[in-house]
Order: sequence, then structure tokens, then C-alpha cells
Amino acid sequence: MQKSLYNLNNGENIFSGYVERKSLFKNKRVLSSSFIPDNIPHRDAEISQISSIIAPALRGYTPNNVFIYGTCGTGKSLTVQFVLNQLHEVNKNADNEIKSMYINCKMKKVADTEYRLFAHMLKEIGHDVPDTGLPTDVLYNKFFETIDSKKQLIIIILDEIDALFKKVGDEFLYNLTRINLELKQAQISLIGITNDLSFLNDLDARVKSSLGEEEILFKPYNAMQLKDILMNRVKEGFNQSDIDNVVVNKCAALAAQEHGDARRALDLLRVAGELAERLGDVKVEEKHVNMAEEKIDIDKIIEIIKTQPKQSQAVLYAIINCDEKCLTGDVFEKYKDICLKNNIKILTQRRVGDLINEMDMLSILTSKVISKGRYGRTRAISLSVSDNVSNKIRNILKTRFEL
DNA sequence: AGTCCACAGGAAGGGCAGGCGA
DNA sequence: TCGCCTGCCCTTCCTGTGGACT
Repeated sequence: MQKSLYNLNNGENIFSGYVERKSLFKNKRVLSSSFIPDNIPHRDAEISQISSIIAPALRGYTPNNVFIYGTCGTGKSLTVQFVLNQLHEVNKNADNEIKSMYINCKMKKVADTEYRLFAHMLKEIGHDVPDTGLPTDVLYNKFFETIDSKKQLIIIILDEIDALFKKVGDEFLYNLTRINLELKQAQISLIGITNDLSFLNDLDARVKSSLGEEEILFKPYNAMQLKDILMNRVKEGFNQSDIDNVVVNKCAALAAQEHGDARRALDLLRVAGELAERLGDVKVEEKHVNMAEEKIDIDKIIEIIKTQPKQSQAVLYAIINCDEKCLTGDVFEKYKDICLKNNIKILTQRRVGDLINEMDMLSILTSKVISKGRYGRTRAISLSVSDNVSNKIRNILKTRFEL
């Protein structure tokens, strides 16, 4: 019989079984999607394109702004960070100073408004600013003065740039793309990254021409390319005898179905390994990938829900407790019930509508405007998760609200 | 063809928390 | 400390919408 990982009630230290057992992982860090490897397979063309665009920085010139687009998990951010690391390495001892700033515009409370974007960039260059209270133009001027205090090139990478654009428009991009005209010593160069292929078309023509000086498209990986990527990581990440070849094939195939998402493939591989280890199995097998697939989906959605404000959670609980295809009016009635029973302030239907929209954007639910003829126009709302996940969400929210 | 419904969603403004300068 | 300014969250008010019904 397999010895339990954790010794309970036998007098031994409960962790001794875990420590004694050999780990399936050799270096778990390389299986993380944020890990930057020494080489990025199947992205030679893109690396060479980006390098040739930013290379003039090494001779003291300002590189053109670059706009990079491609679906999720195609290696856009990774490739950019890889190229910039190489750039910094070469430029280590050079006279002209090059700095880079990576900002994820989708991060709530970090860079999801123009104010927060400039506050974040100021913090990056060592200027602490309050989270609120200052006029945005004061922050803009402070940023301007700070970077222009010496000769330097700053490369700003705005990841998920479409998220910020959707929220505040393209004024901030206009300001950033014009900033070089006013700077005396420093220069900035922008790299915009997005999953939204149509994003550039929505921009003002002036912003479009300056941001889209150079455009690079990242095509999705196919199953074979994903397999290559995974094999590279498996070599460094796992003790190879501990992992079935079928596992790599399955992870690659599943991720290829999801528009060639390498991040998904790596997550599947890592979580499958974690599950195998947690179960005390000696090898990562196909069954662990199946379990990983479900776990990743559930974890992701539950993490989002747990971090939502109480009002959004109450609205979601109302939706869960409505019929399968519920309408805005039904949700609002249920929501009011929940608020009354739980002593929560009732927001207006207008605001609840916005909260529903926000959760739609987070892919927690789907809402579609429908017309019911003389019975008015409304939105049909349904959860965009499986029954299993929906039950898990219900159980979590049940502990927070009475109904 | 006109009416009607139940909202959607834009615009404007209020209240609050927080920073700044006098 | 106070008045003023800001961003953010929210409400109020308003117009627009589209298809069933008359």
C-alpha cells in the first residue's frame, strides 16, 4: 500500500512523508507562464522584427513606437520582455541609459485609469504619489519633469492596452505619443500589446498613426509548436522519467483547441504535475491533465469572484438564483431581496446594469440585449460557466449572503 | 403605420475620500 | 485647520431602441 504523504495520528511529524518523497518537479519555476526562458521556440521572426525596431536605441536614437497584436497566449509579452532583457544586457555598460517599464493596463486599481497609469509610471521611476487627490495634469507634468531631468530613453510597454482605451478613451495615448515633441533630454518609445485585433481601427487617426508606426502580428501556435514549447520546459521542469509523453501531447492538443494558447498549455502541464504530486502518484499521467483542465477553469473563475466587491457578488448571487435565462428586471428584484435580507445598501437599477456589464466583460456571465416587442427591451443574462462551476460559486456566495 | 413597453445607456451632477497650499 | 481641487462611485434624468401588438 502506498504510504500517505502526510502522517496523521502516528506520532511522526505530519510533513515527514512529504519531505521524504522525491519531488516530480526538477524546477517548477520554468513551468510558470511568467518565466522567461533562454530561447523562445517558433518566434524567431517576431524576435528579429522587434529587435530591429528597437536596436537604434543602442546608438542613442528613439525607436519607432510598436503595436503588437495577437490572440491570448501567443507569446507577445514574453517575446517583448525577452528582447528587452537582451537589449539591457548589451547596453549594461554603455553611456546612453535605456530604461523599460512594463505595465499591465488590465490590472484593477493599478493602471485602469489615466491617473493610475501615470501614478504607476511615477512609482516605477521612484516617485511616490498618492493614489488619489492630485489633478491628472499635475501627475503628467511630474512624470514629464522627472524623466526629462536627464538624458535617457524610456521604453514603455503597455500590455492589454485595449482595456485602458475602453475605459478612458485614447486621450492618454495621444499625450504619450506627443510627449517626445516637448522633451528636451529624455525620449520615450511605446510598445502597445493587445489581444483585440480590431483595437487599432477604433483609435483616433492621429493616435493610430503614431502608435502604429510599426505593427507586428503574433499568429497562434499550432499543436506541434505547442508540443515543442512544452518539451523544452519539461526537460528543465520535470524529472523526465516521471512524466508520460501522452501528457505533453494532451496538453498541447487541448491548448491548440483554445486558439493555440501556450499559457494554457503550460498551466495544464504545471497543474497536472501539482495534482499528481498532491495525490502521491509517482508519475504524471493523462488523468492528471483531465483533472487539471477542470481545476484551472474553476480556480480562475472563483478567484475573480472572490475579489469582486460585495455589490457585484450580490448581483451575481441574484443571477444564480434566477431561472436559466433571466432578465434585468428579474435580477434586480432578486438583488433587492438579497440586499434587504443582508442589510446591504440597494443600488439603483442603472448601477446594477453597469455591474452586470462589468461581469460580462470578465466572462463570468453573458448578457445580450433582446427586444420583447411591446413588452419592452431588456437583457437576457446567463452564467457563462459549467453547472459544476456554477454550483461551486453558489456555495461560496451562500456563505456570504442569506436568501 | 402608429403605439407601447421595459429597459439600455449617455450625460450631468452629488457625495465622499484624499491631497495640496495658505 | 480650512477651502479648494481631484478621481471615483453612484444616482438622477433623459433619450433612444426594436419588435409585438393594435
